[in-house]
Amino acid sequence: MADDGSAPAAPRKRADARRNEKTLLEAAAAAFVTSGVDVPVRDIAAKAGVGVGTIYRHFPTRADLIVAVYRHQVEACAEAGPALLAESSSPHAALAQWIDLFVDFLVTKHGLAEALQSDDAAFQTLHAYFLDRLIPVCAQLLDAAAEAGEIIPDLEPFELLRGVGNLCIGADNPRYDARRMVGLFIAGLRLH
Amino acid sequence: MADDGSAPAAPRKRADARRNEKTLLEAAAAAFVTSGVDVPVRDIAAKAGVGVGTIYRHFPTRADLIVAVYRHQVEACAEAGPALLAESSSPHAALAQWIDLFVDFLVTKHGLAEALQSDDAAFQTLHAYFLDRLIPVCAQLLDAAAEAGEIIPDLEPFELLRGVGNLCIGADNPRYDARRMVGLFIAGLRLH
DNA sequence: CCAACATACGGAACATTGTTCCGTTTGCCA
DNA sequence: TGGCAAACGGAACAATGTTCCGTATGTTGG
Repeated sequence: MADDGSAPAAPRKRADARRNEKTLLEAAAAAFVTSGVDVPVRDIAAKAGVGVGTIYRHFPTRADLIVAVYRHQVEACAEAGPALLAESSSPHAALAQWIDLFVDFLVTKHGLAEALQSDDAAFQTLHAYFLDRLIPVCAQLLDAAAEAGEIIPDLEPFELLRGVGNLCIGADNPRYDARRMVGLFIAGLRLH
Repeated sequence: MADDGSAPAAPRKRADARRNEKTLLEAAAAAFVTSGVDVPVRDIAAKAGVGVGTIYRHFPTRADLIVAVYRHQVEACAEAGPALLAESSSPHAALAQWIDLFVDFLVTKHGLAEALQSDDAAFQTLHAYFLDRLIPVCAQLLDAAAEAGEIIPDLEPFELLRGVGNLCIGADNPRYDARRMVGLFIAGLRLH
């Protein structure tokens, strides 16, 4: 398909650059698991055996690195939306199940929920990616449930995602059951 | 051990120390308003016209300073609990109104909601104070509503406060209505 | 009122972490 | 293989929290 249409025709990176990018991704993924997404840049660099400059060259902001590491899982979550809507008994059930997927994803990534709503400029990309990818899906589920008269109308997908994301913060505290809180929140959407 | 009783018998601080503590409190309160509770220590010191050492001497951690600044308001919120319970038409209404007070307090303090659930050791004191002061009040309201059969049983006050606090994060974003989200959350507590 | 001492102060110095920049190395292609 | 652009490494710089100690000052006994 040519590839040199509107795309800037990526001139194929050098072999060492490609290798380092992969190494970095793996090192970052491992570091995120053990130390959360706030792990110091130097630690990731050390684990990957590269200099910090190399990280910044490949991933200008922390958000770029986080997005790269979790892209697959976010895509999977996004794609599950329409499927759930088709399978489930009711739009509200589909919405609840989809939110469950989202929550399961968030609570297993130490520090991600916090980063998701940080207003730090470095997380701009993270915001943009999650929102671009998930808002349309969320909107579809929300619209379906609203049209079926199962939930309140006029709830913005952005607000729902943000609220759910917020509720997932601190999910590693054994005294705080984020999944349950989100469940209550979703229950509050119902019309009585 | 003498030490005269259980009270440590404060030996009355020096005049300049008392003066600085007051100045610091005022400077911090002003700085919190304009730059949030994460304002750099140096900025507070500069605004108060003292050295950073003086801040650390009076308020060893940022949490101590935050608690000192907001103590009155937290007390007022705590004391409003029983009053609301006595006045309101139903325990659930009282709970909702009390939560509204709490939310109003939180959303007007830039960065406080975030700080409230940070697991940073420096915020230990903040956690402890809010929890010690508000959990009993919340528990009373929760118990009353549960006994009246208005809400689900077995909800820990800690979880409710944490959930509400979480929902208040990012309340300065015009696209996110924290009050409304909390309202939905509280609605989700009801038995149907 | 003065001297002496404990208290409190100021801010330099150090630690941590993010970010930039440039001299050096290395892959790639002619 | 020679040369050049790409990529690298890590020193250097910036922002902030935190500690420490020489200095200044309030307080008190005489």
